[in-house]
Amino acid sequence: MLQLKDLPDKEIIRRFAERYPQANVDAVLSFLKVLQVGTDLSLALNQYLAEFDLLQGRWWVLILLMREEDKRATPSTLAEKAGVSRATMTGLLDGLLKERLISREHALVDRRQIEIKLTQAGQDKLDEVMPGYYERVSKLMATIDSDLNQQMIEALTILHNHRQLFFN
Amino acid sequence: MLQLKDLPDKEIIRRFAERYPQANVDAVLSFLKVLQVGTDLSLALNQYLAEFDLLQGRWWVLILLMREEDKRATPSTLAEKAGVSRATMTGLLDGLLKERLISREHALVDRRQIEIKLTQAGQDKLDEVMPGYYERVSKLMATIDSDLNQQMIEALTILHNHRQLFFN
DNA sequence: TTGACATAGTTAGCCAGCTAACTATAATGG
DNA sequence: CCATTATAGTTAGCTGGCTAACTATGTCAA
Repeated sequence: MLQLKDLPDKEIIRRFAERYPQANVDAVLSFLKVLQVGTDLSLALNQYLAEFDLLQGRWWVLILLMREEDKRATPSTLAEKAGVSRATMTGLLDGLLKERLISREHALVDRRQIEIKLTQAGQDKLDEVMPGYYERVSKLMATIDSDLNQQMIEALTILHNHRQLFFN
Repeated sequence: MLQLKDLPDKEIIRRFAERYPQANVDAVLSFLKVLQVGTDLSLALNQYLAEFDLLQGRWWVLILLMREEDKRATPSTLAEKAGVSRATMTGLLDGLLKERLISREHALVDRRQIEIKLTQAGQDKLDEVMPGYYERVSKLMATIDSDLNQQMIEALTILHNHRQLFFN
């Protein structure tokens, strides 16, 4: 994902709109802004997680496991919830296993399945990472007042729900 | 970047907040929403560009070149504006050169520099891609009313400007 | 003028995504 | 009951990011 350090200003978009009359200046600006800020925050998050030898993928797996009552899940459901392929999940779990943050066991009911479980070391890792993560998120989001925040969420939710408009 | 198909609901975050009192439910929800929608739109854009054998990186280089009066730039400035390393830019330019969408010439003034120029084929490619891109962006953004759009941009701009709050 | 430092671009090698192809196991319907 | 189809997980090989190390050229100050 690009960082888009140099977003076009209205003037540049207007120049493009002369050649491409389909261009709507405000629409393009907001679209690019969403992409830009998404990348910003994603990079910032990765940078924080890297201090703990984690990246978004492996960190999110730990969180998904911690959400479960019994701290267990199968690779397939984890892949589905994280939005990555099962192949990628295999790789993420390999990494987590190497650091003993999770364990792998054959499931009893269905012998095709593997049960992934958050280990104590995995829980300890989260206990290290999460407080600083929540602090940073709180500090960052406190720069927007509560009403504006609600409106932003509303707008983003609408975009999320209509994202398939891009695929026609 | 993760797709975060399964965002936590307020109940889950509240459970986490019992263990991690730093957690602010609304802050976490907005933060993740920005990440999620950024990824959504990025994936959707890539999917559209892939129809034209482009991806965000190479597409953005073509746009940056088209913005220039003389359709020229050096790899360094392109890397800076696109927010990628110079090494990555070398790779992107290699790809574009192979399809003859740009040309490379040694600069006259400074013999370390290379001048990259948008070719006619490159301009033709943009003329193919951009109308559909602008149409899709317009259609998508039209789902948010204008006031809400302004508020979203305002909020995102504040977040962008404070992103370094994540690095302490 | 020349030694030290800075800058432009490339190369090599790493990493985390992906798809496609594979094995093993389970479910199902004729 | 067994042939077909579906599902779980892994492997191999591709891609586009990255950093670090390198070459070539330029700049500047003693």
